[in-house]
Amino acid sequence: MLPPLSSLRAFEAAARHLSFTKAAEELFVTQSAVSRQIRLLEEFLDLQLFERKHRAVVLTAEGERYRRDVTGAFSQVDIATRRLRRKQGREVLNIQTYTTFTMR
Amino acid sequence: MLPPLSSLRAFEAAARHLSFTKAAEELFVTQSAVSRQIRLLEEFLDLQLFERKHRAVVLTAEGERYRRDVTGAFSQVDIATRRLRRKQGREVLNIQTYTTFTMR
DNA sequence: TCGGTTTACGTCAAACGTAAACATA
DNA sequence: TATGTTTACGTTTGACGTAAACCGA
Repeated sequence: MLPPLSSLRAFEAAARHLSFTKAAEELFVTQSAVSRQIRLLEEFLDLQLFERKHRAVVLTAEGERYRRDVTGAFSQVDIATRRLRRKQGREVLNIQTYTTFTMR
Repeated sequence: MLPPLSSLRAFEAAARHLSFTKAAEELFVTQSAVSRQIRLLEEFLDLQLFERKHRAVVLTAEGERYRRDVTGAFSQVDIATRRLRRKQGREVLNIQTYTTFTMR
């Protein structure tokens, strides 16, 4: 009984920020995308996770509980992945080429 | 540092079954799809999760560790979702209509 | 009006299925 | 040969961005 996983990710970020806009920035998508992902999750669960206030969203009681569980699960995956991952996120991009080409 | 989530799901199922074919059946996709999802995850992690044997796959040591963590995380989401979900997976589809229409 | 969320619509890429290739008991 | 995995290729569809609408302080 797993929900759409991408919507779960949007929810987790939005619940942390209590803002779709901030969540969108974190996820490098538009706030529109976050809005739809969360609506999708709410439809899947058939309940509201957020109350929409004016210029703000707040978690419902059910949303708050779900957030705790989801954040825990994601954190577990995150830790396991960091521990395992061999390809450390390099900041540097190495480019090899011929000097003749480089000179142009 | 989260991996592609859909590939994580394929991995979890394949690790449980120790078979891409069985995992595919569980996920209602083709075994080809599972194969590619797992390759994607292995590329993301830059390590092998399975050793490919003839007509079988076995988890590497790293794969085994990862499986435990991932299964735990998924299980946590699963439980939280079941607990919360209002729309219980009904087997029955209720259709309302006017009797005049029904009679046709 | 202003700042955040929602929605309509067209686009794109990730994920898919089919089918063929591959590998080994 | 038979069974499970991999790969090539074309297609589908879920997720997206843009932009407009909406909504209440």
